[in-house]
Amino acid sequence: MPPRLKEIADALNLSVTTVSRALAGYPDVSEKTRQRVVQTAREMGYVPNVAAQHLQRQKANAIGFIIPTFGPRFSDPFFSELIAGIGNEAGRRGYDLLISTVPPGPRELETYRLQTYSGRVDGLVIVRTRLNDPRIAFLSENDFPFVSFGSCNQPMDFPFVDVDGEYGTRLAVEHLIELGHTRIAYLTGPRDLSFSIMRLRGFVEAMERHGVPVREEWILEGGLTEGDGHSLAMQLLAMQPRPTAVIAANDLMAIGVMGAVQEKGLEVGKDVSVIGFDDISLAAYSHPPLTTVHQPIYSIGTKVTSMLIQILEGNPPEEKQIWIKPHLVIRKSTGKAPGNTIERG
Amino acid sequence: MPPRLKEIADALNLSVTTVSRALAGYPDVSEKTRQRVVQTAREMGYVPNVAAQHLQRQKANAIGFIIPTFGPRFSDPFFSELIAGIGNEAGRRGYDLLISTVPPGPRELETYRLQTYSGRVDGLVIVRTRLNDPRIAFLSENDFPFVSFGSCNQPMDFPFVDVDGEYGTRLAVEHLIELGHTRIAYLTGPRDLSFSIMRLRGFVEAMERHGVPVREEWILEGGLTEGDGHSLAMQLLAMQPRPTAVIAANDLMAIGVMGAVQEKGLEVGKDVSVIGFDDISLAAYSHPPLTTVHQPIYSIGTKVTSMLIQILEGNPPEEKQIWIKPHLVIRKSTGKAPGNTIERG
DNA sequence: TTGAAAGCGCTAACAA
DNA sequence: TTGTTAGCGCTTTCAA
Repeated sequence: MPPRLKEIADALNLSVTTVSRALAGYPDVSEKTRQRVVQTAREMGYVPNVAAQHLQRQKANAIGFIIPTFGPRFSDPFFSELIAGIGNEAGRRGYDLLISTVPPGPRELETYRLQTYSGRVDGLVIVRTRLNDPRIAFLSENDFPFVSFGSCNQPMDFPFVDVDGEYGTRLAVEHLIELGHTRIAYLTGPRDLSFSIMRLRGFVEAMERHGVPVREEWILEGGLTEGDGHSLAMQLLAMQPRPTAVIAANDLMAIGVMGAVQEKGLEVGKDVSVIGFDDISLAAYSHPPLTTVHQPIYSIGTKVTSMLIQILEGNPPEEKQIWIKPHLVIRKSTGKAPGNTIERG
Repeated sequence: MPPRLKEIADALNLSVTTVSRALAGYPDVSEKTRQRVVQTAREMGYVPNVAAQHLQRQKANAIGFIIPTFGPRFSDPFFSELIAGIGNEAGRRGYDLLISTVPPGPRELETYRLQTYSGRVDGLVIVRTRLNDPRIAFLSENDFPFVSFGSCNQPMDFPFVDVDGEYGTRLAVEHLIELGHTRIAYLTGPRDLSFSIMRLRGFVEAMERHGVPVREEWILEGGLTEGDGHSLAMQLLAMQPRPTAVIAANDLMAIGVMGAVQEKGLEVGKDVSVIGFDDISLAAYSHPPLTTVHQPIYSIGTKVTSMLIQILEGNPPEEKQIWIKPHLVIRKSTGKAPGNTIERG
């Protein structure tokens, strides 16, 4: 057991008050006393009891991040990178990071209510915002500090960092059009997620702007996993005619698409071009390496966190709503549209 | 602001004590009072202040997980799945999960010291154990509850869950030998990590047992990332003669290896067979799908967590050291050894 | 420059 | 069955 303030005080024949102030660096402690206290505290291995500080200061010195887990197999490199960003920035600034997991649904708000009302955390980072996000409504109404990765449709003026998915997807479409593709399919994520809709809108608008017809039957929805990408691509490839290019809402789905294309005996980047979104580190090492829209996941994590902490410490950032322009990373999964359009299998 | 016990007590003309006991379900409260209290608490939206509970009970009701981050690009599906397992189990049992990040190195123990002495968490989950792990020594000496994913060389009798990596790697070797391979390379992870050494030992022993020569120059060490797998494979492929099969210490490296093989114009599963370890969900969707040693990451996360919580609650599990037998999942990245051994570039 | 005392919100021993 | 009281370890008035 580490020593408490009282023990340091006793050892030095001082009061707890003085020790506390000396350690906090208050100026109303004599330099000599301060040094003795600091010295002894170090020697005795003093570490403050956070629960007591927390209760007294009415501040947890912690932020929370609630992961929207879906299935038990939650194997998403996107999240590990985001957590690393959030965790490192929080740690750097002396905050703890509390992780909870709750699937979107009826029990979700209860989790948010507990997290906020219990005083466990001073602020929250939220992700995967939805078009009408009850979490944002709840937190805003209760004036609970939060920053989100992802904007939302509601007119509320909350702080967020978001990536311009419309623009990113447009880059993807235009890249394909330049390569001569006109039969382009799109695999969207769940339609209640803001970023899904934004990317999908970017797809439709870019197609229309370039006069390329959008076929409804080539827009399929899935759950952002490799498995979904794979099975949706199987559906696409069975169609007559079939698309010569597929844009997926994220890299994981795109990887699933590539697998399906190859299973069908087709060549990615030649028979079918594939583009993802995220640029997880695996994208560079898939086969073929995946052309994808890059978003800086790690630094979004640090950015969101530092914005939140700034708010918590009373100096809110000047820019409260930050839009990041993604860029396209062209690798080998995209290539010229096949001239010959004879359908196979 | 949610109400405090005092406000509920005032509203009902009861003492704080009675309200507290009623809510805690103590039997020495009349049924009628209990109901009134519970009812009013719900109506007023009462949520206990965890800092006060924490201070009073001397228990944080939280467990900590310290992620060994290496670089900023910490994009590892293994960890997101493990965190999901830990987080879900902790949440299910009413514990918070606190995540910290610290790279292995000089500052590491200080982080552990702060986490333990500050009372933030009641116990820790640790991973990536090392042969002589200072963290385990520190926690054991201080009698701080922890469970690790990974055993270690030290004779200490601490609780852990581990996967028999020696056995797993043997399965990989034997699979390759059955396919006729004799020129097998091995890419190991950092040699201070227990699991790296265990898997490497499994490789060497299995090779020797089957009378297949182990070449030192074909055992290369890397940092468990795709990038390392890729560059090490490039070195291997430049050798004369070169191996016909590569076993990597984890899936991420194996994926990097496959990329390198393909860049060289060789075919994975034909010219060069590749085996990984972990069976992250991507392994099934890589191209070709990766033959790998499966370990149940998610359920290891839940297992480790439930063991820890059992210890915290005073009923330690009977089995304190759990070994899991992994199994080989054969996909398409392995195939018969090429009959023809003419070397290329 | 230092110390005494109160209180953050809760639980628990003890008394009534 | 309920209430009084003390105290978890810290910070912060206020007084000396």
